[in-house]
Amino acid sequence: MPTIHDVARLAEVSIKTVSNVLNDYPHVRPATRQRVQAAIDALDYQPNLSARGLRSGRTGLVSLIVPDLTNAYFAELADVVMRAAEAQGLSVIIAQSGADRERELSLIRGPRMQMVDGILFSALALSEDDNDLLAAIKKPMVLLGERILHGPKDHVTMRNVEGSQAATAHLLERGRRRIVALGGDSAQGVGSAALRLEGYRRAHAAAGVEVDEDLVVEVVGWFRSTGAAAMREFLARGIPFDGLVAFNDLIALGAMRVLQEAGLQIPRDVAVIGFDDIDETRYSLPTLSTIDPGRSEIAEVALRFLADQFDHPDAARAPRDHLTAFRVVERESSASAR
Amino acid sequence: MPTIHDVARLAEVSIKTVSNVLNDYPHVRPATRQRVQAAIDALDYQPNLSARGLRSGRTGLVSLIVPDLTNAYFAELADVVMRAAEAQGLSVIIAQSGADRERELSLIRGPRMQMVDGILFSALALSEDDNDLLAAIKKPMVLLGERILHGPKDHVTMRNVEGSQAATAHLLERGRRRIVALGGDSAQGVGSAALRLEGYRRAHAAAGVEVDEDLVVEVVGWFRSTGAAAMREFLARGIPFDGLVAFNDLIALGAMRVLQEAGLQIPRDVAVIGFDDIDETRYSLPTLSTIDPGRSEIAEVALRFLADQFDHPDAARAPRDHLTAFRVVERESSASAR
DNA sequence: CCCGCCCTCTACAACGTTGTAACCTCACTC
DNA sequence: GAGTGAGGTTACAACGTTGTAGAGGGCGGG
Repeated sequence: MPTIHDVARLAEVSIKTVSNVLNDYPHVRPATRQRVQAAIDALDYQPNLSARGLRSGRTGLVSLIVPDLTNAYFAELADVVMRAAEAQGLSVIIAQSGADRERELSLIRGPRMQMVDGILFSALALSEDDNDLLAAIKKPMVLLGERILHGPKDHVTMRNVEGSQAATAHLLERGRRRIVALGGDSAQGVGSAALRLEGYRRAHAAAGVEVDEDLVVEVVGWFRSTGAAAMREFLARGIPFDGLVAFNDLIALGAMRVLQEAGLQIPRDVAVIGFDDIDETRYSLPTLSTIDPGRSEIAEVALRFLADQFDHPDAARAPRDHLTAFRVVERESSASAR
Repeated sequence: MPTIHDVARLAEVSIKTVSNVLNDYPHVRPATRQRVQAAIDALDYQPNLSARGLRSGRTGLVSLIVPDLTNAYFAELADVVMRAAEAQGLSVIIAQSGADRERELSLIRGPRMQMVDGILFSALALSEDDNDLLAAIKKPMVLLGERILHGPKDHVTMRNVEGSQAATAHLLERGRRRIVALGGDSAQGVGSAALRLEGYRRAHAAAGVEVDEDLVVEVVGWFRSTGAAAMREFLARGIPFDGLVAFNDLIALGAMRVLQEAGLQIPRDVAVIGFDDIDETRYSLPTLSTIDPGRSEIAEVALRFLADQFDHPDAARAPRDHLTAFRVVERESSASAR
C-alpha cells in the first residue's frame, strides 16, 4: 500500500502538499496540483482512513441501531439512511438490537461506538426513564421513532397521533363503525402503541363514534406472526367488527391472512389499513392501504441533525424535534364499496 | 476522552502495560492487571479504534455489498451476516450497489474499502469477464451468490441447480406437467437464472417430461413488481399451465397476486414454489412453498473464509468454493390435493 | 555461587495522516 | 527601492496505539 510519503517522493513535493491536494486546500499552484494528482494516479494511492481518523478525530462512519433488519420497515429505513449518508460522504455501520434492553445499552455504550462520528438510534426497549443513560453518551446522536419522545437528544419521527387519526378516520368515513385497533396497548403509556391508540380515539371522538374497548387488541412484538396470532384470538371471541386499523403493516398482513382463512372478505367484510407503507403492501392480496410515514424525510432530517451536531460539538442547545409529514395511501383493503 | 496515557498514569504503570492488559498479554502480574483494570473502569476508558487500526492494520470492520436491502432476501442475509460477524468481534458496513455495474466497481475499489479488513461481495452486475478487476483487489474478499462462480476469490453459495431441480421435481411429483419457469432466461449463460433454469430442465429430463420452451419466461429484475408484470404478460398469451417455479420468492409473490386476480386458485389451478424462504412466505395467502438456501450457513462459512484470509494474508492457494445444503419447504401453495 | 533464563515491566519508535508555524518568493504599495 | 502582504510550500509535531528491544529481579541448575 503506497502512503502519502510515496506520493510526495514521486511528485517531488512535501507530504503536506500532497495532503493539501487531497483535502482541496485552495492555495496550491495548479501545476503542483496536477503533478501530485498524477503521482496519486500512478501509484493508485488511497489515503489510510485509520490514520486520518486518528489525526482528525472524524472517521466518516455513522452507526444505525435498529431492532431488526428482517423487519421490512427497518430494512427500508436502512436503505434511505444509507442513501442520505452517502450524500454526505458517510458510511453506515448497522447494528441490530433485537429490541433487547441490555443489547441496546451495550451497543450505544460499547467500544464500537468509539469509532463512529454519530449514532442514529431507533430505540425500542430503552425509555424516557433512561434519559440519564442517554445523556451520558457524548457522541452526536439522533433518536428515531416514538419510544423516546422527550429525550436528551435530537429526535425525528412521524406524526403518529395524526397519522393514526387519519387512518382511523379513513375507515370511519367509509362507513365502518366497529374498528379493531390491532397493536393498541391500553396499559402502556409510551411508544407507538400509545400514540397510535390516541389517534384512534381522537378519530372516533371527532366522528362522534364511541370506542368499544373490546376492539382494542394488544399485540406484543409487531410481526406477521404476532399479528396473525392476535387476530386469531380476537376472532375466537366472536366480537363483531367491520374495520381494522393495524399499527404496522406486518401486523396487518398477518391479520389479513387470518381473516381470509376464516372466510372473511377484505374489504367487503372488514376494511383494513396498516402503517408504514412497506413495499409488500403493494403486492399483498388484497393490496394494503396504509400510512406512508415519510421515511426518506426521516432519514434526511436525521442526518442533517447529526451533521449539525458534528459542526457544533458543544452547542448546549435544547434537543430538537422533527415530525415528518405522513400520507394516507389508499389501496384495495379499504376500498369504499361494501 | 481518556487515553491509555491517563490510565497508565492513574495505575502508575507504563502505557505498554496498559496495552498488555487490554490485549490479554499473559505475562502481567495479577495485582498489576487488577490495578490497571481499576483505572480503566474508573476513567471509563475505551481504546481509540482509529489508533489501534492505524498501528495494527486491522480495523475490525467488514463490508457487505448487496444489491438492495429492500429485497427481503438480502435483508435476511445481512441479518445472519451481522450475527456471524459479531461472533468474531467484527462490525459490518453495509453498502448497496443497486445491481449497477459502475457502482459495484466503485464500491469494491473505493476509498471506503481501504478501512475494512475484508469484503463480502454479492455481485449482480460484474461477471466472470471481470475476473481481472476482482483479482486486482488485494483485500480479503468472499464472493456470494451465483453471478461469479469461478472467480479469483473464495466463493459461497447454495446448490442452485440441485435446488431448482428439487423445486421443479416437487411440482412434477404432484402431477403438474406444464410448469412455468418464471425468471428463466434462455439467453443468459450465467447467474442464478441460468443455473436454476438448468435445474428445471434436469428435473423434467429425470421425470421424462419434455420442456415446452413457451413456459420459460424471462423476468428482468427479480422483484414483486417484475414478477407480477411477467405473469400478467404470460397470462395474456393464453398458454395453458398448472405449475409455477419462480426463481425467487418475490417473483412468486408478485405472480401469485396476479394469478389470484385472474381468478385462478392456488394450488388447485396452479401449484407454486419459490426460492429463498423469506419470512413473508410464511404469511402470504396462500403460504408459499420455497427452497431454503441455508442462509446462516452461507454467512458463517463466508466469514470463516474471510477469517482464513485474514490469518494467511499471502497464501496463494486456489480460491475455495462452498456450496450450502438447501431444503425444500412445502407450504400451501404446492399442497398435493388437486 | 554464578550463570542463564523466565517473568514482569519499561522506554522508544513507528503506523500515516493533518495542524501549526514558519519560510521563501513574488507582486504591489507608497 | 524598501516595506508589506499574500500565495505557495515546507519541516515538524502530534493524534493514541502496539511492536521491539531490552532492563531488572528472582529462581533453578550446574
